[in-house]
Amino acid sequence: MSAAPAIPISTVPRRTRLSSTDRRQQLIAHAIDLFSQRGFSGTRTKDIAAACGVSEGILFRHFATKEDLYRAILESHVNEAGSHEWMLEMKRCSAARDDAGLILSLVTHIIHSFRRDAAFHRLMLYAWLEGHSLAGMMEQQLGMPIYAFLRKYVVLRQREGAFRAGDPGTLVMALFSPALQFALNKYIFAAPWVQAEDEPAAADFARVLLAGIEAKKKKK
Amino acid sequence: MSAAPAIPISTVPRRTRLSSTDRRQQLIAHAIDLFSQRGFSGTRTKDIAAACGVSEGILFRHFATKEDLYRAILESHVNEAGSHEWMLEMKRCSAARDDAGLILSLVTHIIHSFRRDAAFHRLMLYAWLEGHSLAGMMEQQLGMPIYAFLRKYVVLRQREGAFRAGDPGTLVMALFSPALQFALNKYIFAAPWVQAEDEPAAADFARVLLAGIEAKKKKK
DNA sequence: ATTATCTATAGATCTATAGATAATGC
DNA sequence: ATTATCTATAGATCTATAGATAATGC
Repeated sequence: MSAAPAIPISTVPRRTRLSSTDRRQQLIAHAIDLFSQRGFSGTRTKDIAAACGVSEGILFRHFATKEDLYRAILESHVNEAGSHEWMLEMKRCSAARDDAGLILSLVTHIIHSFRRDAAFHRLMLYAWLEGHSLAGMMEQQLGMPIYAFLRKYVVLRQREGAFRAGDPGTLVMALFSPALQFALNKYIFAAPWVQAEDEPAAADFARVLLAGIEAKKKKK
Repeated sequence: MSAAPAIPISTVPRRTRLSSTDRRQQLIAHAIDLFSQRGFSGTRTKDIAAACGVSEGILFRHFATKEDLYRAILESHVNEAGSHEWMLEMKRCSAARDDAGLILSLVTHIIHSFRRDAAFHRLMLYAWLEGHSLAGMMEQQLGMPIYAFLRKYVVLRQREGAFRAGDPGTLVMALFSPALQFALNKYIFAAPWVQAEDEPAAADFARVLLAGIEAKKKKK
């Protein structure tokens, strides 16, 4: 530890004593930041504590183990998905057979989700790679309902003759992957060659995908 | 080179005394396996040595540091990209204005690349996330030429009136992302909901993307 | 009185090195 | 004679805990 001055300098920030819940939230917030950057095994509890300006002891008072802290992060995001109204919007489009609206909604929300909370998505990517069980659970609870809904819609529209033939699951993947890839490259990997703004890119994707998935028509 | 290591990756610890180059290759092979599963900071030099059935001292005799071993892996893959003939194939399609062939080639080779060498792609994903400088270099040397080529072709075909309007970079992303997403989910994350076989999926993607990117025509 | 916090440290890794030993090639 | 290998260990973390201290609320 760096030399501690015998006489505390007045500008030295005093250790504010937060309430238990406030400190806990602060620890989680900084843990998300660090875990998302370096993964679970690449992040040190010391660094998380330091980011909050407290000793490691404090961290372990709130979370018995490092693993517990990690779990707390994932669990804190399982419920507040915020995908509810998005789902409603897509269901409205579905009922109205508004293919263009549905696809644009899908594409737009994927990109927006990454823009809004890049750190969490980055953390989830790590959790996936590292094989954390809660990553699968998260996928199950958030991703699967949307996937299932889209798949059902594709099957329906195929029966109605509006969408081209092909494996529904594969077509759904074609629908969401450009936006996902765009968001990953732009917000997670910060790829320098991704220059496009979100809205124009979303519009481009939606146009291509709509034209691509529509059954061929002779009219017009 | 990625395929069929000359030295068997068997977990049986054999005390055979290998030549320096053989042992080095074996260490790299097992390091790929372990780094790809757990990332750089999640992998222990002890485990890599154990996988080869030797002591840690041996590992550090071949590679001065753990970081050096990691670099050796990435460097060993930079040159033997194997993307050369793929590039030639796409250029042939390009010259013949064979849009369907070009897109199918793109989609097929992406999926094939992941199927053939999932471990390395997994390792690269980790390297990207962990911010390893060589990941960017690899991207520069392998990904960028293909991206640049496709972008140029899209611009050309837009001028010729064959492809729809839109940001070329965005359209290129639309072209390669479904296959990439498919391969990632199937071969890296082993997502249970990805059921489709490679060839049918590639064909579905190619059809959708071709129809999606073609300029609208009134004829036919 | 309660409890958030710090300091100090135990115990367990983990990377890396030094020196001894044994297998190989000439 | 050369060199691949092992054993043993240094030195540096890293997670987690124990006990002392200080700020808060009643």
